[in-house]
Amino acid sequence: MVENLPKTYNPKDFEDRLYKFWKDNEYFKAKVDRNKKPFTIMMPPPNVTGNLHMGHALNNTIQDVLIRWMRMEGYETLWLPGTDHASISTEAKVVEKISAEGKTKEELGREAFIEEAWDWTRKYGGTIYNQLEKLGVSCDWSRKRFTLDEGLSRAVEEVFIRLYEKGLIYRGDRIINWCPSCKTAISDAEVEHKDTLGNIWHIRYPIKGEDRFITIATTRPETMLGDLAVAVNPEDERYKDLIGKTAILPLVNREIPIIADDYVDMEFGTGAVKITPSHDPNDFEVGERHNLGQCIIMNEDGTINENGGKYNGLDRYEARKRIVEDLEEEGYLVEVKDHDNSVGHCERCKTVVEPLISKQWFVKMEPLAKPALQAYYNGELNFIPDRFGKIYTHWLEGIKDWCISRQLWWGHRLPVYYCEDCGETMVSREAPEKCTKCDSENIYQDPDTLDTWFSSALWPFSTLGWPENTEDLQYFFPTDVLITGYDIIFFWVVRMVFSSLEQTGKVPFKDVLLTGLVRDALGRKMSKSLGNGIDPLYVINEYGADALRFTLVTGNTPGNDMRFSMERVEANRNFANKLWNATRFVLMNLDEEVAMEDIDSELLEEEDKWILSRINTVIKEVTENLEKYEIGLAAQKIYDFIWDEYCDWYIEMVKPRLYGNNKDSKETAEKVLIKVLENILKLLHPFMPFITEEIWQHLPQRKEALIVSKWPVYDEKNKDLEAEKRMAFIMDAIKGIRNARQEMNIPPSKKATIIFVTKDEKIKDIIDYGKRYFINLASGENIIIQEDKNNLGEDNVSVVLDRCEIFVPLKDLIDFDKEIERLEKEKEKIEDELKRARGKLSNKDFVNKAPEHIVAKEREKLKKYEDMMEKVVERLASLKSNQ
RNA sequence: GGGCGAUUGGCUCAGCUGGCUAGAGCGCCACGGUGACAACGUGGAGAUCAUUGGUUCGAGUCCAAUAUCGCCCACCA
Repeated sequence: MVENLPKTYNPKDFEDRLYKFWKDNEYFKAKVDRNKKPFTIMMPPPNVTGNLHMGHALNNTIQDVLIRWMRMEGYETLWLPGTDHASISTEAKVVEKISAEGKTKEELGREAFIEEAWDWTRKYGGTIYNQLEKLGVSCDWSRKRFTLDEGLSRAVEEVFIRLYEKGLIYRGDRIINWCPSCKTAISDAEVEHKDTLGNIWHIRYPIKGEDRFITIATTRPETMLGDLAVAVNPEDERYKDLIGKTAILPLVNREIPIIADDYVDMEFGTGAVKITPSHDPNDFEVGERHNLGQCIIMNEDGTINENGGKYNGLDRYEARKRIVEDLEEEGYLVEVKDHDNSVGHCERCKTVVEPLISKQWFVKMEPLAKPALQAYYNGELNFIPDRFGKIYTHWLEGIKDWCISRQLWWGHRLPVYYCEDCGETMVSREAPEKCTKCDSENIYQDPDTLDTWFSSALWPFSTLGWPENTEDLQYFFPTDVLITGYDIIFFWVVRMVFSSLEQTGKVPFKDVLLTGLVRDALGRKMSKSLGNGIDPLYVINEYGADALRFTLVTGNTPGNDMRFSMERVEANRNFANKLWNATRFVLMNLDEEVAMEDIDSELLEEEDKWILSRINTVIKEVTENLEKYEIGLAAQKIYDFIWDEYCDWYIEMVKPRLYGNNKDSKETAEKVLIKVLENILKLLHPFMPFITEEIWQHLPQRKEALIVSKWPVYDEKNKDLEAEKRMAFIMDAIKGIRNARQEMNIPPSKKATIIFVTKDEKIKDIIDYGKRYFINLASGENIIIQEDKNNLGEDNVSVVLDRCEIFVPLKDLIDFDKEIERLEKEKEKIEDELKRARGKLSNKDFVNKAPEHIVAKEREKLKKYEDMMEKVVERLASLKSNQ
């Protein structure tokens, strides 16, 4: 006996301790080591003030699985953690805080506000790191980064300037999405479209100097205040004579031209469209084509401005209401219809966004998108699952310029300066002393900051020291795989790819492994408002990090949403407990000295050869699964192996040897037990790092930590198909006997003779060899092998196997009707199989066209079932005749 | 309007390049306090793999269509 483990698995006893142990020993720390191959993952940076939710837990677990596995494979692994400043969301939180103190952002002033935001960041910024540690993430904390760090900020500035100098960043008046609540422009990607049942209003505009009207249709009547034309299709017979005439804008009494433009769809609405160039992207284009000019009617908070005449100061929806009322009153409203409309909402605050013209900074996307598309088509960039590649390319193909300026204070300020006097724009690393054009010293910096995603787009290389050509950058970049949710492909993945290609010439990662959403047990999205979110920390506290991790990693496939239920966590906790107790069993039967000795292959028993062959196969399969990112499958295989094969079969088979007094046999069993256990721990470690390390530390003479031990390697010479076959027979026989006995309600305590009837020499050998299996696992009293059924009598339960029949004499305990019924059922099953096999084999096409080994397998099956059938029929006849 | 995903025992899901006698966990039924584990063991019941066609020697797996649910994209006022 080696060392005591506590009787039940209690993760709280060791998880924190082990995490500290790993950290203190710097196992997570990556070093540039030219003798090793690097393996790099950049952790998607959570919001700096955020809390760990199930989504984080899921993708960080997957990352940790891969990192731990590759570390054991001998790679120099870097998993770089960090956080994102999340400008819009952090700013909103800080605004909320100071408004609770009765102050506005403006009152506070920019500098003081940013100081507040830093305070906030310092206060809440560490939380998520601590939470991640609880999960067991083995990332290199010494390299943690924050998007507002000096280095990363420099990278942001550098990229901005380079893109500007290349003409890929420009400033211009465009229709952008304006969030009246966040009071900033947002990019197209940040707009969520929701189908909403609204109205469409038909409004007639009088024609100047005539007693006629032209009727337009609109879903946003308030924007009419900014109308600068009415457009019709040039081919539209209904309106041909109106083209070139002038309409009078009701309520406003502005004279606006009636123009012809292909954009107008004759089929839709009335075929006449009001044109509001400042408040609609299509109208904007029409306006450009017809030189209509601009008329902005809205303030940044969504109220109508002074251009709205008497509606000045009203909120946009209040204005809509009044305008409709007024139109109706004055007889301009023709009709109101229900109308399904796709309405854009601010992704962050859910406010309806207002398209409006604004002077903003943009990244020209087309030249950047092309290489990013190419990378995918070339195969330099892969998505797992691949279907997301289509989403990626589709988005890039239709991409529009990226609005990157935000009217926020928390973030990277644009390195752009303007001359107050001549209006010159200067983009530079340092604030210019004076205007490069007119020498004026009246210079001010652009007040805007950059879209948060502008800095996260640089994450794979800015975190490694770019634009400096650091050692880290040379060694660890490009990274290997990105693990993230499919919901941020547009925001982040795409932008990292094109930014990296543009700045470094390299694709930032080879593979993108997409995770789905973690939903609640009912399939609903976990959300704050529903209150149905399950806190990963609660789960860890109740069941341990390993159980949580295992739950997240199994039972679903990449890119698919998963339902999270506590029942599954509990099941996985039970699995951990199972392993825990199996270990206790092994350790309490282990002699420390013996455990250190090599296995003498001459002394291996059948079950030893079998389990060694099996673990060998499992090593191969698990490794292959991991290589293909089939993480759930890999985990499942280890689970099954541990529970079914190692615990339920191997340990049970080996017990008599451990309790017996054959020294060689006993010691061999110990050695095999420990050897297989070691491999199990290694294979399971990436998934359940804590329990496996804890157990490992209890094994005899463990010099190194499991976390840095060597990943097991498949070894062809351990493969033993013969042993596997023989054990398969033994197990089938045991299962058959158990089944027959239980169906007959024979208590397990009732031991009985087991008689094997077979003429097959190989089978005789293995039964003879393995008597103890049957005695121990099939309630056997003594084992008899014979070639015929003489002297058997009828007081038996029987089991029909391939080339073997088993009889268990149980005088007075047999219910013959029941036994017949049981065998009839068995016969039916065999009949079905026979029918199937015969059907296949009588099909000439099958025999000729199917691969040889498939046909051979089918023939074997047929033979087996024929043999079994013969026996069942015979046995049934015999039973019936004796009734 | 386009695109994608899901549909497998009561529930939640696996099933990778077609060969499967369709698996697991939970739940259910029966038995079991045996010297790792009742967070357990043993046995069992329970599935025409959504429907319909097609390809193939062979389809849960590939193709097409349909249905239901879900998601994403899209400037039609």
